[in-house]
Amino acid sequence: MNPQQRDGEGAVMGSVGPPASRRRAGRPPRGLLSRDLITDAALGLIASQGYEGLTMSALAQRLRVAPSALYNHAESKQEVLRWVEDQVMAQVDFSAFASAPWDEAIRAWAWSYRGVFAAHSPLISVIAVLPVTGAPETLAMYEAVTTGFLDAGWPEDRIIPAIVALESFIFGSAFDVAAPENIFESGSLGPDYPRFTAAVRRRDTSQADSADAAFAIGLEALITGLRAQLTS
Amino acid sequence: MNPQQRDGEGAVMGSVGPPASRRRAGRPPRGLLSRDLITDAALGLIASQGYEGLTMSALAQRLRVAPSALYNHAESKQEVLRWVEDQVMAQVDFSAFASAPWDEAIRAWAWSYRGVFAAHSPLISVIAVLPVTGAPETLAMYEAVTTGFLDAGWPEDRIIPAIVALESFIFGSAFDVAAPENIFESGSLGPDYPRFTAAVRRRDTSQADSADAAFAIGLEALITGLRAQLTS
DNA sequence: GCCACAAAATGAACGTCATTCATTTATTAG
DNA sequence: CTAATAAATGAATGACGTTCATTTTGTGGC
Repeated sequence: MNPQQRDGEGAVMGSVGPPASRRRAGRPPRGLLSRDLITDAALGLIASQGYEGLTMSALAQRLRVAPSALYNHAESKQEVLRWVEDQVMAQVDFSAFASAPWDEAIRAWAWSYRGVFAAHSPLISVIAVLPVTGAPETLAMYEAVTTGFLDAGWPEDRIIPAIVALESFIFGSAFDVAAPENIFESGSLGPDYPRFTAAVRRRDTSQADSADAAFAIGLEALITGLRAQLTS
Repeated sequence: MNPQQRDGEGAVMGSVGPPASRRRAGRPPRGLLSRDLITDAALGLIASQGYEGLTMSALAQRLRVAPSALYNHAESKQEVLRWVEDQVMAQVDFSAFASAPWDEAIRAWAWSYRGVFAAHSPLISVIAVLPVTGAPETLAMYEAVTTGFLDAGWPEDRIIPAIVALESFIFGSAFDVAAPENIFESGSLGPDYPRFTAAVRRRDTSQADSADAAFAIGLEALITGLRAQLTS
């Protein structure tokens, strides 16, 4: 799978191009690794191979380095994942809160948020439980969202629970994106559950993707339901 | 940790109590394993050690069997997990749909559902994407929920998206239960995000658990929002 | 009742993965 | 200049899921 980097022993001196000689042990003249380089390589690996492909060995190989070298910069794979998380969070677009009205901003933010984490669902279970301390991109997002709520006249004590509720729905929906379209096909057991089976068959097919349909419905319900709670 | 089962070689015949002799190779007179026994042992292991403790070795040890013996009954650890999943699903209480009005039934079901999966959050990412085919407990739940929607006058084509939206919210909220209370503490970065920090400090503390508060708010919003969509 | 075959156990591997450690080399601080 | 530190290699480790050869026992067909 990686036929490059054949052992250079016995090669004639002065060969053209990258000699691909094995680096000998010891500190190299210029550092080969850094937090940013590792994070970028991890994101590249995830993009091309998915999260199963993100191993310390693969990461090292992509950086042309021995796996153990990574541990001079990261304490563990967990730490690399935390770096990735903040970068992923930075991809969420919350710009609408600066200009659009509350409901439109929520809509734009939520769709973007769900889209980003649908492509990074293995992060959800970690990020949902991870303190925001030291995650500036994440904090920037929360600050913008909070500002949007305040501008819309929300009382301070109700904002965080509302954001948490929205996020919970977004995270749960992000999983759904990866689910197969036939996830509700009951198969041979169908006749035992006739009403459910019928409902699945008659499911609204006006949207191309059924996960999108459910997200749209739930998000609109949350928006109107949350707004209704304001005036009470 | 397990000082029992000392090698019985050379022990005097007729020793009292469980001799704890090592089982020799070969098919035993009566089968030691079955799908149900394995599933129960897995659930017990999860209850006492959590999901990190659920390894094939630990499972085998609990069943007093060699790890490889498990593979005569399960194709993989994944399959064991699927058995566990259906059992966990069976713990969700959906009885309210048989009697209570729609909104009350949704409330009771959703709180139960969230509680069950808060204790089994590692299953969420799997179950959210798993086809229901061959999971009778899961199908029974969906049938009851669908019936509740039908009885409340919902049109068939809107039921599945509504259920998916509710489930997404429930799954996302289940993660939240395990989150530390101080997850939003911004630490030294706080002054850079003043509005968010203030909102976190003023967050409603009338509920004992802040995850419960967010779940209550989101669930009520979804219920009223979904009902509002019905009359349109 | 015998016999071939399937089923179910053991125990010894294997491959992958994260991680640790001794060693080597280069940079940097005093 | 020299001691300390940083950053690389490569070998080793231990956990884990899984496979396989082997052994023993139950079972169905004659």
